[in-house]
Amino acid sequence: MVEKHKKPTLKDVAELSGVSVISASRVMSGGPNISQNLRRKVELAAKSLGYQRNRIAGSLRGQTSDLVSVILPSMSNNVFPNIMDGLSESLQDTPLRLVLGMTQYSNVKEEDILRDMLSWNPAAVVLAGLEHSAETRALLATYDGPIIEVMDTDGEATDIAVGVSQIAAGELIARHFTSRGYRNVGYIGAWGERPVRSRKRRIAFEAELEKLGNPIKAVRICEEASSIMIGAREMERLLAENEHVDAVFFANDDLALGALLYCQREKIAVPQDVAIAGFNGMEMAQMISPCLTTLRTPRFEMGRMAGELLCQRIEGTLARKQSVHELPVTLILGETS
Amino acid sequence: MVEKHKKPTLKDVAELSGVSVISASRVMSGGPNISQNLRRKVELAAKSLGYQRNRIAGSLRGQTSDLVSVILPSMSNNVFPNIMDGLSESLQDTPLRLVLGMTQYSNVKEEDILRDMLSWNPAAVVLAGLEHSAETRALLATYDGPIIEVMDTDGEATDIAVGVSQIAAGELIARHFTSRGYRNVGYIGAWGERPVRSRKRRIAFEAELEKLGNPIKAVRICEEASSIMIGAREMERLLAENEHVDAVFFANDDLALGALLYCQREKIAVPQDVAIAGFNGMEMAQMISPCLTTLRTPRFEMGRMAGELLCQRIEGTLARKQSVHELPVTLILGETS
DNA sequence: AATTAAATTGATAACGTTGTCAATCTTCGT
DNA sequence: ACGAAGATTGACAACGTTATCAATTTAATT
Repeated sequence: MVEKHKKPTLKDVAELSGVSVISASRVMSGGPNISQNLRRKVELAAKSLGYQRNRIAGSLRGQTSDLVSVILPSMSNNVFPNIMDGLSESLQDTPLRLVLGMTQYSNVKEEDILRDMLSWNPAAVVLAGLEHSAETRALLATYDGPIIEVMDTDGEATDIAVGVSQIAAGELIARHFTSRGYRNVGYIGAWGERPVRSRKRRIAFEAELEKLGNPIKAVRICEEASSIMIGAREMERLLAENEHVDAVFFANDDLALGALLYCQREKIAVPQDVAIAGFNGMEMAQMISPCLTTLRTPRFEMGRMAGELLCQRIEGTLARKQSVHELPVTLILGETS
Repeated sequence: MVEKHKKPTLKDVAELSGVSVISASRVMSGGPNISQNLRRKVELAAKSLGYQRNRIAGSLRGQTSDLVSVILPSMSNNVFPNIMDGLSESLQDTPLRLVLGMTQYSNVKEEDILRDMLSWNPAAVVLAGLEHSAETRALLATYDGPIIEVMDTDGEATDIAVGVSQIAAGELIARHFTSRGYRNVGYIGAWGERPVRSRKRRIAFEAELEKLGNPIKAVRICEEASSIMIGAREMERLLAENEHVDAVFFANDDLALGALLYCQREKIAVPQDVAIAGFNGMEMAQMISPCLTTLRTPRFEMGRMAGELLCQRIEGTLARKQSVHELPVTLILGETS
């Protein structure tokens, strides 16, 4: 590891190519209205000097950066990585770069991360969910660029929201269970219904069942975070207390898979004795036998659309007003219901 | 969305608090040797003005930024998200921020992303794997900060490598199969063995079997990307051509799970008729029945260690010389072998 | 050919913070 | 009380690019 020489600047490139610094800048930053002759001279000089742009300097002068702040709860399940992939794809032919901060679902962390992110003058901010602390909201109010909230459309968007309707999802599964003839319906959630969008979904699920004359019979919401193991345990408990339950909707696919494994171990026939439905539509859940009935959320598409919308805003081709973009949540009929 | 006023600068804070600009700067950036009196005055003024730091300006003057470039192939499987979580955790109490670029395993994309990332004067660069194009290597040679390569330790590190030994992994599973009495061993890979580390693992697997007097009997490596479905299909084909195969090692857990599902469907007893082992140690694979035998790679720990090492380098508490940090790959004995 | 319009290039200073050195103040030791 | 050492504060200019306006050149129109 040898010490590197002082990096060449545009001044060096300009001198070597015999043009002004600002002309060299225009060439290296892809500006318009450059003659072929001048462009070739500058590119040749830059290459021979090994010139690398200084985006920091450009961002200071230009008053904004090509950084997109992405503040998400975690990368530990497939929801947010899929969103990142979609975001990444829609930004790949732009100079924009994703700067990632993870909150672990903590409001205080979201505030700290957002405050720090704003100090980088980002071109856009992407956040998860529609519910934020007052401090987060105050910070967002000082920000002038596009704010994209992903995941949820059932509430007031700060600026642009891209997601699925938790209410529509809850209603969809309620109608599915009812139309399938299930009359003793249960629900299992975890982690005290954090984030709040899972509670929105459950409430809508219950309300729709009620409207269909098929009121919910059992609800279990534990405090531990979701996992396959928790799904199995909670299914065991719910069935122990409610032996007539014939269908259960789970807050996510991990829980549902855990329940399915529990039923397989206990020789409980699925869906004949009890039907199971999950939420998110994880790939794995579609491949096992019996494949899981689930509500699929279009996470990649969410990320991609978020990326497209923020680009349009940055380009000025999308109006600077609040908008909500709802993507459909899809019932994936499997073999568990 | 109302137009925001011009943002207050340190000059405004300094004027309001009656100190110099540089003193205000020292307070806001956490510098040492500030009297309590002056600090209180500055903090009060900053708060009343709603001052937000300008990290861009500081990075330009200071010649480096608190950005860490992270260049990974994708977020679509659980390997890299786990690494990101580990990285994120070790950096959470630092001012460092992760800037993410995704290559989709393309050398050209890695070069383009790296070139752009370097123009941000990052504090460190994190890359996946030890194999890079000549252009990527040339770009890294112009960079003076810490370079962390994660995933692999079987090759020449550019600077710091953190990962598992693919060779040790291949040898471990070869010994496992042999000690279990399997004498007709197969291997299934996908995507033409991209990235190259999966070929390293297979070659070591085969060599170790050879050394143990138990030469491999069947190898299938298809061109499609890994998935559960591909695993099932390739298992069907391998068994059709090699009906005596009694154990198969897979390039990853997705493939192994697909094979397991295929065997369950075809009433092939696992592990009695054929044993199955995967690679990566995905959580799901440990929870299903029968739970998968697999080699677990410590991805979260990889990310965390990478984060710790780059911090030490930045602080100057780690020597500026090449180093390789190997984490153990662990045989998770399940019910499939 | 002359005039107008569009394209191209350059001059100037701005962006907001902080590295560095010097000056001043405070504390400690004799 | 004085001198030395350490802590604190401020002055100055630097960092590298580009927003903006003007000047010059080139192309199009009459």
